[in-house]
Amino acid sequence: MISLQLHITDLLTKALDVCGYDEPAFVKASDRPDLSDYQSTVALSLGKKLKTNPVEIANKLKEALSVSADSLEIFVAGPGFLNFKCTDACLMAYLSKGIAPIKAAASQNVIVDYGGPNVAKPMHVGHLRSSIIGESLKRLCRYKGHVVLGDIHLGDWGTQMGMLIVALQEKHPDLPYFDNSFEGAYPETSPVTLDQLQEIYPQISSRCKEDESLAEKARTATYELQNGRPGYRALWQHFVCVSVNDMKRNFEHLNVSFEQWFGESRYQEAIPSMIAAYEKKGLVRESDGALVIDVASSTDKKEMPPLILKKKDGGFLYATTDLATIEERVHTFNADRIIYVVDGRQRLHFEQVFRAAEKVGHKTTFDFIGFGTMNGPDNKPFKTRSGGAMRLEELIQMLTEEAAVRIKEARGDFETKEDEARAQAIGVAALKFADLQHNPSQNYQFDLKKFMNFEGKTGPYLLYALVRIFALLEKTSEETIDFKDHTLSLSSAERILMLKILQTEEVIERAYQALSPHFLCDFAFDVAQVFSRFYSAHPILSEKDDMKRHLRLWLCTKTKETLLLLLELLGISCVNKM
RNA sequence: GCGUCCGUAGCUCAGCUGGAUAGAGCGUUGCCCUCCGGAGGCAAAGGUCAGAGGUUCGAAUCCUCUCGGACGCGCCA
Repeated sequence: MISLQLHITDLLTKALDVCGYDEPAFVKASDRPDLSDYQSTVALSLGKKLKTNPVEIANKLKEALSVSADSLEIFVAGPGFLNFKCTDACLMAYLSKGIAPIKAAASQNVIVDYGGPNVAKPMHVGHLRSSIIGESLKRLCRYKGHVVLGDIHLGDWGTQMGMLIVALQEKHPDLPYFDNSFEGAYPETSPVTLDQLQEIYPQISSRCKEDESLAEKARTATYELQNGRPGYRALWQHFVCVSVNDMKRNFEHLNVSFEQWFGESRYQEAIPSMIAAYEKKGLVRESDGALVIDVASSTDKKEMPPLILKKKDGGFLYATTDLATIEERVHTFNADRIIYVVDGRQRLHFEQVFRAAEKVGHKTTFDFIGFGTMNGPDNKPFKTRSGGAMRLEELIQMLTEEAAVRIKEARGDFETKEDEARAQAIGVAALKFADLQHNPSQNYQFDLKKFMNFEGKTGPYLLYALVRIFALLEKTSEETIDFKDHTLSLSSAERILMLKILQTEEVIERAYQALSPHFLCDFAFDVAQVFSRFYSAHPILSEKDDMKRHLRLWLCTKTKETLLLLLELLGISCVNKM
């Protein structure tokens, strides 16, 4: 769909040029739909700059515009607003052009780093935000014409691995993994299930906090694992494997997928040579026994601690791994841009990493999408009654059951297999939409009741609008005709729906610029709502006037295309029946 | 102490380079199925945009301060 906004912006840019004004044309959908469809405030800002009456400027621009803009009515209003009203024919002509993405000027190689679950830990509601937001950003960037890879960046390295090894050794000391003289092939199946791992981990973790000698054992095991002790390596492989299988199932439910299932472990080998290279370039200094890169700048208002590359005991940290990850992404994928979707509390850490990356000479653009914490109804970080985080699977199950109840209520029957799948899609739509509609950077309240709500501004509301359209289109075999050249006069509901749909590209652009899917949610809801009003205001299939009936069916098709696109970008699947 | 984010309707949240009359959902109250799916539509009530100054023709939006909340600040991830 060619953007109407872009078209008007072009016209205005030319008019500004003709009048000799040096000012970017700024056009947006009108705040006063009673007065106009689109508006611009350029005359106001120009008036300020040139100290002339904005109304005068607006009138000059209107004059210049009227030469080219024959399908637009232009008014000057108030202190100098330029108001644009499109003719009905103009709306139909634009809508008939169909959907086509407005691509970014240059295609880039982009990596979206999101998800980031840890091996051996269950996936809980805390993983929702990163996964869902990241998935949507990935789709948005792709839509804009970039080459995009999603990388899960697994937490598969660190002392928690040593802890698990120690804990398992306590339980099953006879396993061959612990026998250093063992030379045979290790078993192919894992000695532990994921459930067992998830049970062991919190126990050993809290015991290590209290028992220093146990913690020491875990550190030793970690050290040996990292230095390649074969039994530990084999065991670790099992841990990773059972965890990844579970994650894949969880992510599949959420309609989230990754091109790269790389973990922190992948980059460890490259770290020593990376540090050596940095040392050679003179970017590194020693501080209190540790090796650091200074990242502070003279313009900093705040304290900026140096990034620690190597601890005084010789170990590496998270930041080191992150730098090595950037190295690889730049060298193997030529990454132009890396988008991190992680907990907002890591802001400072990533700022250090980005500065260090810049200092070592990477030209990559970095974006930090730090999301806020998920709070309970008490506005404290969300916990279940037993004190833990709610399992993702459990949450999805609850929502699926709720949706199934609704289907039975609404339709009276339940096609077991198909409706099971539909119920899950509806439940997940509710979940994802409830999350994605919030500005990513802010904290938000996790309210189970709100997620269970399928009415109002929710995912199911969007699906419902689509299902109504599907049902309509299924009942007719009429060809949809093209309204490009028609001069039919539109009802208010029809007109509002058209204008809304025509805003799609500008909203997507805004969401992309801000890397904020919540703009898409807001808009998708708007479209569905405006459609629902149109739907209840007019008969469609039963309309006797052929022209009107065709027009309305055509609008249904356009609404369908728009909603499907938005859901696709949000990563929400739709259903054909509810 | 320094820094980051935030404070908008009873609740949860939008509000796009400063613009016209600050929006939505939930909740509350009332209405709408002889008509295509009522998970819907219509309407009402509900606001000192935390507070105080400032910049501006114009501020929820920009600046300063105060109050209130969340978070971060060298060898954890």
